[in-house]
Amino acid sequence: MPFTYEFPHPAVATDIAVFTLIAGDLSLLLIKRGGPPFEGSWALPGGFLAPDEDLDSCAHRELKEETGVDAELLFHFANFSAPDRDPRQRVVSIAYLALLRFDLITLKAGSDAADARWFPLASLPNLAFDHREIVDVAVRTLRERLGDLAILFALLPQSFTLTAMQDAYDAVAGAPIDKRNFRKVVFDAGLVEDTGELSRGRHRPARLYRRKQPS
Amino acid sequence: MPFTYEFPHPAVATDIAVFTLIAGDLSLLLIKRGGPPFEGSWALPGGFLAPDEDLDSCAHRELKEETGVDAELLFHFANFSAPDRDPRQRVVSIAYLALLRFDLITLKAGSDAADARWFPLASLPNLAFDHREIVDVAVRTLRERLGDLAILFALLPQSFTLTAMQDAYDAVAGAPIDKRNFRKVVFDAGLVEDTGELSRGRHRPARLYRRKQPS
DNA sequence: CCAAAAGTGTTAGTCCTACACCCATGG
DNA sequence: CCATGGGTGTAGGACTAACACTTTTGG
Repeated sequence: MPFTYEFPHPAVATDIAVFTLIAGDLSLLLIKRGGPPFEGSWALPGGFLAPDEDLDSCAHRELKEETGVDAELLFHFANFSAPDRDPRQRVVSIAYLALLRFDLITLKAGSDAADARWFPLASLPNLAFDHREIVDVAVRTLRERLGDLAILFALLPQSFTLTAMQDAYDAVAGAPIDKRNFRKVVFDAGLVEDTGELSRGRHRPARLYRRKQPS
Repeated sequence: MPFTYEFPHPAVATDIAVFTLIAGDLSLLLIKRGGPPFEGSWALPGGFLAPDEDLDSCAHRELKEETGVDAELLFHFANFSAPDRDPRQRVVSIAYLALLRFDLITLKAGSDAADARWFPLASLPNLAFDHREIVDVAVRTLRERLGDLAILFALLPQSFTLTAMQDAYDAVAGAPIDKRNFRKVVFDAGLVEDTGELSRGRHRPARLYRRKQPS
């Protein structure tokens, strides 16, 4: 069923940089393209805007189709619109950034995706289209927003140790922060509350905290 | 000449919130719509993305068509994409924010614009489409970015007094800042250099400064 | 000489950053 | 008992915000 317009319209798609934390490494979700162009290359998940949804809904829908979860944190951060960025047709890409817990997810290769995998940020493969540039901007944006420590909760389970929270911070920031300073900021900002539980591990047990809802 | 696609494509347009400073008031450029829908209403300038340009170029081009100048400061700040935001057809709006000196400009009513005017931010008329929301977000974004005082240069002539610069700050912030603190920040940041000239006015002459290019 | 705008420093409080040692547990 | 990670406080420097008077000019 064709759709006809008086002047040329670009296709509009959302592309999503989905980050998670795996074994201490900030990692990115990529799908392997199952068809041309760039067949066999890795690319960001995403897809075209449907007629009855806005861009935020499109990003949520595409992410859910790919991962089965509603992202806790998903926001727009940039547009990519070079006329020749897609060799098939004009596509304007609305880029989103998501953070989520990878352990909640069962990756589903979508219709046009041959495979889906997490890659540590430090060892990404070559990417299709201009997706490498999108990722670079996404990482920069993510680090800028790290001033708000609350974004870390998207990477953490319901209850967590402060060391786990700091490990998340270090992984996102790409550099370690001082332990006492980190704890002071978290407590002074009233971000967490003590669950009363303790973790059990090989060493001294740690207090478990949960996110404190801002009242 | 019709353009046909296999699935529906939205139209993509840039809308631009152009701010300037007039008699100490932060003011916004609006055009009066010359055709339906919202005929006779005021709206943001902007227009559709052309096939051979990216979104930044589109915003620059539309702004130049409307004002005759290249904006010193023009950047994307949000997208607006509710499916029914334009009653005629699906239009995704890529919103840009510009600052410029109104005295450099001769407003040109474009093809579909019946009129073009500056409105003080405090007394805007009702706006077409969702443009009121776009303006609200634009103002919020502008104030957030005011941490970088360099954006004020877009509102100032080549050489200016520090009082003029502070008046620009106060107008954008919507609240006055302490004079001594403002001057200290400007000097400590090395933003300006003394021209050696003095202003002449009704009262004590003031030193004239110019923007110091970051080296 | 008067009205109006230009110009100028200090202080208290807060925030940021660097820094080192003892504790509790499992093995 | 030892290896490992958990947990705690302080001090110096930087930055922020509040605050008032003198100077210069035109009229």
